[in-house]
Amino acid sequence: MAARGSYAKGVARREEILESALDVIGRKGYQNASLKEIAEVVGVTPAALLHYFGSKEELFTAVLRKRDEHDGLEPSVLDAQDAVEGFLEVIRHNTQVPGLVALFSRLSVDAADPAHPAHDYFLERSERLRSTIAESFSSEQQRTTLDPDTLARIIQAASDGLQLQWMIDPTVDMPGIMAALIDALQPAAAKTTD
Amino acid sequence: MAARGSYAKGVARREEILESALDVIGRKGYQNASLKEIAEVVGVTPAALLHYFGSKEELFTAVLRKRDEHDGLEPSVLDAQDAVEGFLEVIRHNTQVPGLVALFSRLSVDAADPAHPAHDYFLERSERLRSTIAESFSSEQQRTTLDPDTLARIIQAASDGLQLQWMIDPTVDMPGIMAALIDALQPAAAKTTD
DNA sequence: GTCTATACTGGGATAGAC
DNA sequence: GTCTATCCCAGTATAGAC
Repeated sequence: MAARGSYAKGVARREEILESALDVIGRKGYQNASLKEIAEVVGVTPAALLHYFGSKEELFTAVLRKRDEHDGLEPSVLDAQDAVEGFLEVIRHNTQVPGLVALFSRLSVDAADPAHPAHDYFLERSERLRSTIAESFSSEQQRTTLDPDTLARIIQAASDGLQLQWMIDPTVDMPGIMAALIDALQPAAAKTTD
Repeated sequence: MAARGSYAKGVARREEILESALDVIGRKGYQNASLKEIAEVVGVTPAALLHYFGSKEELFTAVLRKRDEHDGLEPSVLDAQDAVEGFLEVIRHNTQVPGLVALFSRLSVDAADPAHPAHDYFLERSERLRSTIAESFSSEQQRTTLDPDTLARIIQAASDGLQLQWMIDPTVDMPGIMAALIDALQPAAAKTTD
């Protein structure tokens, strides 16, 4: 049903646009990443971008989706022997890509509007993330007084909130503070390998 | 040095603009709150707004500053018998003013740019807030394994992050989850009135 | 000091030519 | 299917009227 001759070029262009968008965001920050500038990197006009993605917001939503694919949270968290360590690894990695963190935070706010193209994306992603957290963490530490969903919401909230603090003051130690929180949430025993 | 006759009108206008900005943000959301629309509510031209505030971003920063004055965090937290209860009360109150929460969150992100007029505002406000938290909470619960500053950063992060979750899904119980977090962070004893 | 009129820039989006 | 030409609206800077 797909992949008829002329589709190939379009698919390639699409990828190229997403890469370029990421590039520009990384260099100039999200706020100054205009369609014009991204289009220049690709070598086309702004309208060409809107031909593939309906709007600027949809384009940036696609960037986030792509990020979730190739360096996504879920795999890292799940594949790691230690779920907590995998989660911290993701946070450490985010330190290296400030542009993406800014994009993510910005869209988190804008997507509050149900009409925003990223609204559903955030709803679904958050729920997936939280159920992953709830499963992973509860198996490690049964002793917490918090029910799994509340625990998951807290971890997610702290993680998102720390990103805000870190963006304004990059000296903030995101991984360290998250580790301290998780540690503090484990009342008694640490690791019983039983 | 101030308050010569003709100042009165200007001061009043300034207040009027801030009120109108809040009004428009509340009704149309932050993203769609244009200078034009705010100006129309006041009954002037957009240029008039820029006469009082240098730019749109400065105007919105002023809105936040005004909020901090008359329904600010610090007094509530400090005056309350129970510091934790005062803090939760503020969060409960925020549930009633979604426009302000959206504005705050949006500027939190935009202010990451050191050139943004709200950059210093957030740096200072955050530090003040955290030292308040650090003092209040440590006096109540000495037993936590967390040092006061880390504890304060966590509380602040969780609070900000919960707002993001709540904006996308208003059924999220911000006060309840924050209470659960604070409770979980108190390992053993609850309140020793000693 | 307060403000309108006006014009300029740059953004995202649309219609329609290739 | 691709992109140029165009449009509209945002925020802003300036000049000068009250």
